[in-house]
Amino acid sequence: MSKFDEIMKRSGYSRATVSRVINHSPHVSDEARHIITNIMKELNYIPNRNAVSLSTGKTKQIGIITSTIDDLSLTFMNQFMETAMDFGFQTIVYTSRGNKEIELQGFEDLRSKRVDGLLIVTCVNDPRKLKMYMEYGPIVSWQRMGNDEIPSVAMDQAEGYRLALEHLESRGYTRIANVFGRVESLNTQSRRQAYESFMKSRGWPVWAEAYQYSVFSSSDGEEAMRRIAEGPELPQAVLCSNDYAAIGILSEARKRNILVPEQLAIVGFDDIELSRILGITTIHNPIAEQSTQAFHQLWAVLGQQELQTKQLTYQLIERATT
Amino acid sequence: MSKFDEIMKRSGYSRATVSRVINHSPHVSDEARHIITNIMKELNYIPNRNAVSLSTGKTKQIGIITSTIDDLSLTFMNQFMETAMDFGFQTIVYTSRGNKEIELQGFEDLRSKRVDGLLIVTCVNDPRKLKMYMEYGPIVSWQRMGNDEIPSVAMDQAEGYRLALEHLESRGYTRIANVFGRVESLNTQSRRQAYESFMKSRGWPVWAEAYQYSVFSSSDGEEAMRRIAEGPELPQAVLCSNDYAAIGILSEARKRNILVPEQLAIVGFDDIELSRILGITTIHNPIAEQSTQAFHQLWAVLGQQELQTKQLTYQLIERATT
DNA sequence: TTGTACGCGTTATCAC
DNA sequence: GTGATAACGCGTACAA
Repeated sequence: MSKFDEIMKRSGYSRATVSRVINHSPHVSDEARHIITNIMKELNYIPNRNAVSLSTGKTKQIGIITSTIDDLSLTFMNQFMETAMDFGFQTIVYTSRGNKEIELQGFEDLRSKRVDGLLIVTCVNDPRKLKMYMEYGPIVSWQRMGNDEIPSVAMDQAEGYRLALEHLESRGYTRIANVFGRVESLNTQSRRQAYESFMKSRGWPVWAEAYQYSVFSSSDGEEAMRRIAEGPELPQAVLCSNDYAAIGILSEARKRNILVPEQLAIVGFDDIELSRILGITTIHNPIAEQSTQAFHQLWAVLGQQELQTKQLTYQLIERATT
Repeated sequence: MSKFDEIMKRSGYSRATVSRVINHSPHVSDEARHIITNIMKELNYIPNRNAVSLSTGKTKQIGIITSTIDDLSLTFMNQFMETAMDFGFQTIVYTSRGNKEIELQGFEDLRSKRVDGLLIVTCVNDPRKLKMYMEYGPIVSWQRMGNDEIPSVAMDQAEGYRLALEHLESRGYTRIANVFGRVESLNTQSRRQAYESFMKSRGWPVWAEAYQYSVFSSSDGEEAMRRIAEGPELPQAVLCSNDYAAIGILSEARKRNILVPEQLAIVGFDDIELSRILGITTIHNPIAEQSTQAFHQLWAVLGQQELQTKQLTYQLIERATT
């Protein structure tokens, strides 16, 4: 006999009344509540979540899809998990490592009702394929998914990139190299476009030969710096895909005795903790705020309650590398 | 009507046979299997996890308790999650941020059968209080819990510390400062003891006045370096609580134009990716391997199957800071 | 305010 | 190999 039944038996009350006390329904007499509550404590009772979930159809769990957990996505995820917890939700992280099958399991878990909703941080499956899962529960993405099939909380990075460009302009740098992330990502497209239209507007040459792609980590940054140093001409400044890349570039530049920022200015992106420590000029990306908005969007469906959203902006953080 | 019932109806087979096909039981005729499988595909059927969990009493979910997610614990957790996934387990992370109530919720979720087992990365509640939860499912810890009430996969860090000390000895450094983590942690105790007995064995002075505690992050490291620099006498070498602290110390030392390692040698601990990039001498800590062993210990109970464990060792990684 | 009766979707134990 | 039937632990219309 389950503890629930034991409570019924000992208290003499029905299943419904016991359930009401458990769920803090107001429609219970003080006496009943008192008696049942006491027995619950005696028995050290705690509801079985699976039974509750089966009955209600809700698990109060949200899945987080990500291909890999780097510090950046971690910032986003941490904030999300905290917000979710404030609303009574636990989170399950699906780290696909770029494996489509594994990633898909997260989506299947939405179908199988293991989770009530999904947050996509980064994903590798085709959005068109993923779209069909939206009928099983709310899905929101950080990464922009294209075509707005799946809603995204990402900001257009062109805006942030322009801040960096204007800053470099004010410093008098015109020969600017770009180090990007994924070639085909929407963010890269935005940034590249921002760079090119900015340069054209100033009448400066667009340095497309110097574009580098797939630079994510500090190691990637080191390698990128090697290519830059071995190129025909050193740029005056480098715009980096993110702060990690900037760290690698800075580190490798120092090894080669290239003075920063005298010979080479460096601008990161995102404004992680380490870039403060290492004194890297960067663009502050309001990641935590985007994360909160991501949960709010899910909550709009799960809690059937709209929450206000505020407009977010990038910000230039001036430090020692420019 | 549920899809399960729909399958029963359309196929003409009973609930039991349908269940057998779903679970790949061998005791089904090829014909039945064929028919039922086809209908399942037609209906795009997927089992409801809550129903399965309620019936079996297992969720195939494991909780991970941690007070905060830094890069180090992330390494451990990532490896654990991957191993768990290989065994068909999902993980739920409980980030307590040092809040005992929140942390306790993870343990309560073991009671309520939301998770089948628990991994403790770091925890703030009293182990004596936590011990009682072991009756609800297997628990294993990374952090040493004292008294071995809850099993731990941690290694004695004294061994690693000695490697660092011997290395410093070979370099001729005898005036050695120590920067520790939590004052009362078993790791700190081990390290302090390793240092003191090593110094005594060599007949060198134990520099206890220079002990610093609660140094975890790079920021903490920066501050620690400030205190060191402003102290009466600069040490020849610093042993750090971890690589992050080492980064902060290195960074701050450079700002103060203290030559590393000529004026000050630095040894980190753990061997994270960044310490390779930044050229920090450190002690390699086989974290991923410990993580795998942690899951294996849980699996010994959950899968009722013992897995072999191998002895793990620390290793000195010599780089530019010594 | 309380109780009855049923539903949630699946597994498990028996028989046959 | 197959099929009733119970069990898992709880929520919830609906009626009283």
